[in-house]
Amino acid sequence: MTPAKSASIASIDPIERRPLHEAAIDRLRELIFQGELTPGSRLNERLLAQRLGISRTPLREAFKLLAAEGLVELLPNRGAIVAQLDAVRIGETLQVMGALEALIGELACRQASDASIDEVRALHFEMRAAHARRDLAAYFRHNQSIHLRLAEAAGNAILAQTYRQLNANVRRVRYMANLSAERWDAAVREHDAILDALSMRDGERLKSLLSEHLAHKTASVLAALEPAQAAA
Amino acid sequence: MTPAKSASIASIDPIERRPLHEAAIDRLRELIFQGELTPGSRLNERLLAQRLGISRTPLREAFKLLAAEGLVELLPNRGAIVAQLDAVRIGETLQVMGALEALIGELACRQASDASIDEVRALHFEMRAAHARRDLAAYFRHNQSIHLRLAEAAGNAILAQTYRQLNANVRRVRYMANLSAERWDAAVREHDAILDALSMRDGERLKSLLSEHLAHKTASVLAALEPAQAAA
DNA sequence: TTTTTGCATTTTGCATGCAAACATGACAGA
DNA sequence: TCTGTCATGTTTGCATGCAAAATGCAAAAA
Repeated sequence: MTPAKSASIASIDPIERRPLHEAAIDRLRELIFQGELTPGSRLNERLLAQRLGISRTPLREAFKLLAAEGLVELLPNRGAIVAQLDAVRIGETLQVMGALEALIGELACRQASDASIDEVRALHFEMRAAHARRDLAAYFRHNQSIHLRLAEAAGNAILAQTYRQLNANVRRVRYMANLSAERWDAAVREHDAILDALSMRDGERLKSLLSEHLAHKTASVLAALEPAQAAA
Repeated sequence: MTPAKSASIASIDPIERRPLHEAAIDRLRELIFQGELTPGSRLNERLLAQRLGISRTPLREAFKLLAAEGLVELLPNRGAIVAQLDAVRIGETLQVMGALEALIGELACRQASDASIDEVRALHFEMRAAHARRDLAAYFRHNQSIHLRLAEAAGNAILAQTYRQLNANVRRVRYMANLSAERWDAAVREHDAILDALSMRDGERLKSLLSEHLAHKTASVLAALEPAQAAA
């Protein structure tokens, strides 16, 4: 193994060979996030399988896994529907995420590598750029990335995975659409403080900043959800 | 609808009709907990399906769901095996459970109904009875029930579900087998204090008691795991 | 009119079949 | 003796078929 060869080997990605049910999950998840599959809409097996170009078997596996994630609801003998956005459920989810963020803040400050903090910083400035451009979609994306990276930076894989899964349920709520300019600016300032605390590895401060940030987010999310509930 | 008729209709339970994949999950979970399916052992589809008296299709669905729970590992194109008990993974899981227990303690004291606290109390004394009899298996069972009931008493369904799922991974470690008598007695005293704090609805104290209790449990679990890791 | 019943159609849940991937082991060549 | 190749049987991944359940609707009964 010459240095040249091992270098080239290292750069080779394994040939992708994903199971169909995983591909189906990714596609469905994306469709649900994008809102192309709306809450409550029925997921006809035959039709969807045909559209995705797969058979019903891997699609049914995808349904069941998405149900475990909370994105889909299974009605016995009556198929699957896109899970409803229930305010109580989402509120509970945010509360659990709060508990996890407390741990994330603590661990990230204690254990994150400088490199991963730098990565969060980079994302932070991308987010600020999006904010400066008033690009809501890009802001939201980078904002999500920051929180997920932070979860990963804590160095606890189970923590990151649990956080990610809960977050997926909240992410469906498009709470940013009617966010006031003031609230948006305030959120950015909160993020400045969060990055600062992380940079200084001040766990206690990061913890309380994240808690406060989440409280505001919870208010926005539930506000975006209540009228929908009332209308339904 | 006469009163007599609606009363008789109301008393009728729906006929139970569970999907086969769910039944399979329950059976496999039980087999994994009981240790009849040991970590790393291969799960042959054809064979297991035959034993369970079902076809491969629902069994494969069960595998994938158990994999999402962390009890089973899927090797692409090479089938499923019972997930290994990895000390790092279990340690991370316990750490996340700690974060959740903090929230559980707080919420349970604030929101639990008196009835659910009474139920925890009842389980507590059943556990003490098992301890008095030195009945390890019964003690373990009641101990598990207490923690799960406490999680439910918090009144947050997502919290309880997340906690339950993480707990399932830890529960596989049979850490009680070589628990010293002193440690066992100490654990019972900790539980006395936990029940007391819950009864008085002292959230802060419950939180710190649960944290301390979990720290000891973590030590026991990891101690039970390390030699196994070294031997392997 | 309103409710109930029966029937045709659709859809799900599960079993089974088939091709591709993998495991095993014998054998040839170094 | 060791390494690599190939043949063979096994196992998985997916597609498809079939029976049971659910749905929709029209006709009959209240």
